[in-house]
Amino acid sequence: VRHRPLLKKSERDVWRSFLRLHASLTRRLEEELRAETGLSLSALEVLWALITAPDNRLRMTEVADHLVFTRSGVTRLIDRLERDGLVTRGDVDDDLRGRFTVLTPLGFDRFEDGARKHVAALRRLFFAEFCGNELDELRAILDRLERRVSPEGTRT
Amino acid sequence: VRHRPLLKKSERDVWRSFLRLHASLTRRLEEELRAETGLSLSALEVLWALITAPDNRLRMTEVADHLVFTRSGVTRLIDRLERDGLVTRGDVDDDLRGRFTVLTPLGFDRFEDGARKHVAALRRLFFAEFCGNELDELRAILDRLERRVSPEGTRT
DNA sequence: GAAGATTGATATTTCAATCTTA
DNA sequence: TAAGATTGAAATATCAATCTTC
Repeated sequence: VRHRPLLKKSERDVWRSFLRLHASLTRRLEEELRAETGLSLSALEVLWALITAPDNRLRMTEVADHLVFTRSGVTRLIDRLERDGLVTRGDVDDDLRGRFTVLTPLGFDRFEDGARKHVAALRRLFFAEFCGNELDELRAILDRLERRVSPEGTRT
Repeated sequence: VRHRPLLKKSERDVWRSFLRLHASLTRRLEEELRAETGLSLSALEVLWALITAPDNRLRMTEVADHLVFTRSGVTRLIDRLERDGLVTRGDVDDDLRGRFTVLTPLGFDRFEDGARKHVAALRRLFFAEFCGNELDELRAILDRLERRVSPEGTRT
């Protein structure tokens, strides 16, 4: 049987390019980072969130807001980081329901190392290819699309 | 502790926008498609590959080439589609190692329905936001980046 | 009752064997 | 020995409870 196409070929191509690029890019970056430092991209994202946070500490909810993740995913991600000694958990003073996560010295070192390598790969695979004002063009498009998809505030 | 940034803020922003956009877009599309038809985006991709294939049939390897997936992921994805009656498997005539997958009538109907809804959502969330020659700008950027990340041929 | 966080069950991905045929 | 496909085990993601405190 056949099917009457619903998108123009050129539209389909752009959409598939977008999906493919994201897939191969994150796969490459994840592979390289894992091989060189043992960290996953998600782990690096958490560590980055902690590095930029006051006192290098965040509540679970805040960590979640920095990520692309679901709530429960965060709990388990932090579990792994804690098991590996990169972060520690503690109770929040004025809210007994809350827990926070702090970076350990080891976590800081691993982040510095991982971030350097990750950024190098990112420059090589992503930023190096832009010329002229393409980066700005892309920024404009991404911003507009993002507002469309997540109208309110799906945080950082 | 603090950390000396390795990327300019503007660069970080573009990269994070790209990741966030992909995450929210695929999440929204997947949710809507699942709610309305019970299909996953991956399932729809397989069905699309079969629709466009001669005789609506493909070998496992060929299915894999159409997807963003790993080999073993394909086996299990097809398992689920077969369980739901959307495809069937059979032996390849001239190569006893090979297996092929064919679309069933039910699979065709579910694809038509799913594709219509998926494309509507895609237009609304993605294509609707482009103006002027932005789609072409994006295409140019994506193509160049893709060639950089997957130099040889990581297929369609 | 709602918010913050965790847990158990389940679905999906990924990796390294495995098994059969080329 | 390599190609095609599957399988088992382990890692990770997702969903619906659950438990505690607000």
